[in-house]
Amino acid sequence: MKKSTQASAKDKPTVSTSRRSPCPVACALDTIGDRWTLLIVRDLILGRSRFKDFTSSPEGIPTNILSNRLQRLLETQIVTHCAAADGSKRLAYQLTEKGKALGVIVIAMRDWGLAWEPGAAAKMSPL
Amino acid sequence: MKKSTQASAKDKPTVSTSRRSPCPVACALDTIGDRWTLLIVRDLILGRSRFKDFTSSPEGIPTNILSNRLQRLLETQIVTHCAAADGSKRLAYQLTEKGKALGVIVIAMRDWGLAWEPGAAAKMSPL
DNA sequence: GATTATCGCTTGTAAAACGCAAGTGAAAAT
DNA sequence: ATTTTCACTTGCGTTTTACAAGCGATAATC
Repeated sequence: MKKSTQASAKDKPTVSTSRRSPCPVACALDTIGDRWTLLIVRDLILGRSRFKDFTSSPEGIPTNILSNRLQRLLETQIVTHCAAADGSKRLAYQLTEKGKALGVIVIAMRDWGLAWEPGAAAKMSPL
Repeated sequence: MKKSTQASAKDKPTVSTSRRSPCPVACALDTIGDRWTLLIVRDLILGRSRFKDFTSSPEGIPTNILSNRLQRLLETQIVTHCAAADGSKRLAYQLTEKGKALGVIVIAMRDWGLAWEPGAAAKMSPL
């Protein structure tokens, strides 16, 4: 008993529901404003879909952080689970409509990075 | 002596010069990827220019964080000091070209927030 | 011109988040 | 059947954050 698919009381939310203000920019930053989340979205846009795909990106995200961010992205409905492309039982992730809508932000960041950050390489972003 | 305008050895950099990868998205996130920086940029776009202006924004940024982020923004040449509009001796801040170029990212976040974040209010963003 | 208030920070401290390494159980490959 | 890969979780030390208080310099007020 107590082993249902429902969220139990022990499941502490990984995303705080409180917003700092009603400003849409602040709301967006409350959800995606950290150093890792948009890199996962970038990978998803590039067609990567599995845990190990994200860990093998050049930035080297720690697995506990990745796990936490994927859960947040699920909670905020930016990604959903889906079947793996190779038909295996392992899970994969894909962007929802809400998640795909983040594409313009990622593109804007890519463009700004390319234009203003000296270390940025164009070949890294076939977006 | 030792009291020059140069950076002394004691001035520890508030911005790490190391990039996680050459990806322009990652480079952008290394510079502006946190929960506060783009809110300051938003305020600057809205015409606010002084320390107290930023502290009086509805999100209530802590003053030590604000101080740290302003210094980073100066170091990364996203903002510069300028004379206060009222002619007083107090300093003010303004966006550089590099900083103004962040406008499209802020706009993209506003649009996404408005479209997908329930709590976001349109009136908060006369951008 | 003396006092008071405001401004632009800095410092102290506790709590939270982060980053690294190691471990674990289920699935897949051999 | 054994080994390897995968997708995490756990522990733990370090860093960052948030909240409060303090402080010198400027500006306003009496």
